[in-house]
Amino acid sequence: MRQINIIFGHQKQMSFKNKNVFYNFHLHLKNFVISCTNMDGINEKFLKPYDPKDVESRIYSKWEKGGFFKPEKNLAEQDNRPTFCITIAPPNITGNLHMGHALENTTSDILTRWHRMRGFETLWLPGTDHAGIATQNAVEKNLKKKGLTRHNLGKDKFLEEIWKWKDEYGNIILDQLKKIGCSLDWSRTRFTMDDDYQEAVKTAFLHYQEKGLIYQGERVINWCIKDQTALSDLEIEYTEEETSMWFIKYPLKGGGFIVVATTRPETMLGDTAVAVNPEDVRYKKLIGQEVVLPITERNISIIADDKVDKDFGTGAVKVTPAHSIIDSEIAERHNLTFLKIIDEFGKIIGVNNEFNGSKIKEVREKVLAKLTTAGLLVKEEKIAHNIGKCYRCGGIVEPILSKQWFIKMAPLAEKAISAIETKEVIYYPEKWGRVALDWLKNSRDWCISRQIWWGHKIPVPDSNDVFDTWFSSALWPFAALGWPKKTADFEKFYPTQTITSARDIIHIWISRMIFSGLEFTKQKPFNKVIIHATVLTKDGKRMSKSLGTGIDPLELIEKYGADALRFGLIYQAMGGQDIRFSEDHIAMGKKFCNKLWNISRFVLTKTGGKIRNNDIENLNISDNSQEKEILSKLEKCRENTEKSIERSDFGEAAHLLYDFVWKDFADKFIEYSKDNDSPETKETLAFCLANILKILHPFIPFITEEIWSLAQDDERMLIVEGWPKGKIKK
RNA sequence: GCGCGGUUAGCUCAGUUGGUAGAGCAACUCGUUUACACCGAGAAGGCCGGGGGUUCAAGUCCCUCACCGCGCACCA
Repeated sequence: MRQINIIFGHQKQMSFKNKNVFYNFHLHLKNFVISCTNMDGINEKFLKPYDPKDVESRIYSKWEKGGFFKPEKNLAEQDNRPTFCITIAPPNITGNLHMGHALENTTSDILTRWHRMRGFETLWLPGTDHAGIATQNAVEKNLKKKGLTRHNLGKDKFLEEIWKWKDEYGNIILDQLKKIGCSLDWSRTRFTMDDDYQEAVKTAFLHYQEKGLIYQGERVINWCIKDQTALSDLEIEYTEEETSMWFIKYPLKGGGFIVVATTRPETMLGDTAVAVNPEDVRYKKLIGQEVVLPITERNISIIADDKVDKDFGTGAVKVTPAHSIIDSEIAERHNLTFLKIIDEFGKIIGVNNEFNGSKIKEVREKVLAKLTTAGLLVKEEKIAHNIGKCYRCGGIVEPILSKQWFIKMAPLAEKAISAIETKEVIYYPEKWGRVALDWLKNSRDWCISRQIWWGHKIPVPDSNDVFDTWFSSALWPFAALGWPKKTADFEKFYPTQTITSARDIIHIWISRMIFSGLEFTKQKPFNKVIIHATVLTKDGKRMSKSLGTGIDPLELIEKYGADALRFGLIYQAMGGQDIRFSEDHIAMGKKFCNKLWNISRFVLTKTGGKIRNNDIENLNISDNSQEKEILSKLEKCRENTEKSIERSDFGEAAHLLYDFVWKDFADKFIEYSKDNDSPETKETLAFCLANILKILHPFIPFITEEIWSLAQDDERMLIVEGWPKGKIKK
């Protein structure tokens, strides 16, 4: 039997197999020297460079078939093990994997694998979010290509279309997570619109209602003109644009004027007061007087409210209670009339025939023209101004008076505040806890009703509304485990240990999970919140598919392998600092994998193809030796890696591992071993390699598992090997 | 307006409690018989954003300014 491998290019290497003995020839082209290494006993795969493509899918399906992602099969021989549970941040069913997901889920996978190896009964639960507005918009866009709208179809048919979409595209992102090596228990996959999840949402609402925390009211809310739905405060994104500020004279009834400044002159049609700061000496004597509102000629009064900033504009504010959240609060304090003059389509209503039915912009022009004619327009100034836009469609958001459902936030926020302040829930990095507190301490009541079709129906008669998608997401850690039923999983795994998330959903999701958990289960939903770095482009800009600045993690996997992507990403994510993503680091990850591959090949040629998997106590190593030193460094590396993971400093752990494996082990000890062929040295090489594979496994699971399988007779997979716990006698 | 980051080698970033500035990538010089050229050995590269202060000693602590980025609020 004979096999010849000739590898051209950099390798300049040729191998052949004869009588089950492998020889590895190095052909040096310059001087035609031929060398030979005895590769006796070593698996023939080591004759080739490491090829992730050949390995990754094969290894992943071996893990999956072995059932190792299921907590029941992690380490079957032990009973009463501590549990470790993470519920994934469920990606939207509209999405595709981006670099943020890759980093986030690599982080969770490192934690999951680490705990699994340390003997915890470990569950990382996967799932997806129905993502109300986002999904509805995506499906509508799809229909538009066929010339259809959701209104053509009608509600039932449209919802059918969305379910079809979900079946077709909803799991794409989960499949992509498999390519990264995520060890999620797929048998427990949840969706936020599952039947029993819908029950959980209903239960939550009824609970709030019984407690008197729910109310329906006509209040000023953020309304997306395009999506035709209410939004919560957190669903608005502001962009700075240049606009004008107009200074307008309002005639005083007793003669003279008060000048107000506004960026939205058309809303004066709905003014029901002018407000000034009570301490403002310029206006003190005017408080209580009446002005004749230009154009509509209504009499409105001048009131005092300390929310008015003396130094902004003229210090006198026109109050439009129905179309400004701040004005509505002033109006409530002063019992002012709410005059709704803008409807859900962004058109003027209820004023007079001249303006009714016209768009806001047109009315603005008309109002300004009238004011100019009347000599009431003092001046126009250019200012930078923040315009509120819908976070899903980017459309203009108008504050309008609308009948919606709300949850009282104060009593709920209080619970979350106390959990964060007492460190029952800990944030990594710590600063995000303070950010969460700031919001919780200042949040307004939560508008939970949405006028879209896709979502959980609000369980009251006559309501066509659905819940804010985040209302259901807020229940995720416990509803995904079966709550409100007392399922075995809920009993066993709740409260969970960790949640990993991006910083932009700290308030909209994380804070709401904390108070929901405390409210419904009387327990915090997780101990730790890990806020991972934001992955930016090399220029420090946001990665965005639409801007063309996104980098597809799957392309990087194709090019460098999943382990390289994982290691390179984690290596860059130091202390949660933003990452200016550089592909160089992924290339570094690949080189590191290659180095590990070659280290393994070397060690295995020295040890007859197998490595030891025993406790360090069994090694008989003399004092003050090179062996003693590398073993001590290995021990230190393991300890420090553990500390770094505990602190959620995964980047630091990656640096430690890199330095130990490459500099200490390869450059020093392996070089030393070439001149020292003692049994002691060989034993140490094998021992170090076995432990290196274990410690690296949570970070680069595929290659370590592959090497393990080639170097052990034991069929047992590395994924369920015990984490090394050997101690060196000093 | 309030708050939070960042500013260290050409690039991307480390730098623990103050004690002679580090890595990867790039560039430079050597090196191919014996794991790996996806490698090894070596050298080079820095007023640690500016200014002030504390200290025997400051990249590190304090003050201040500048620039970049982000969050919250305002957005009348």
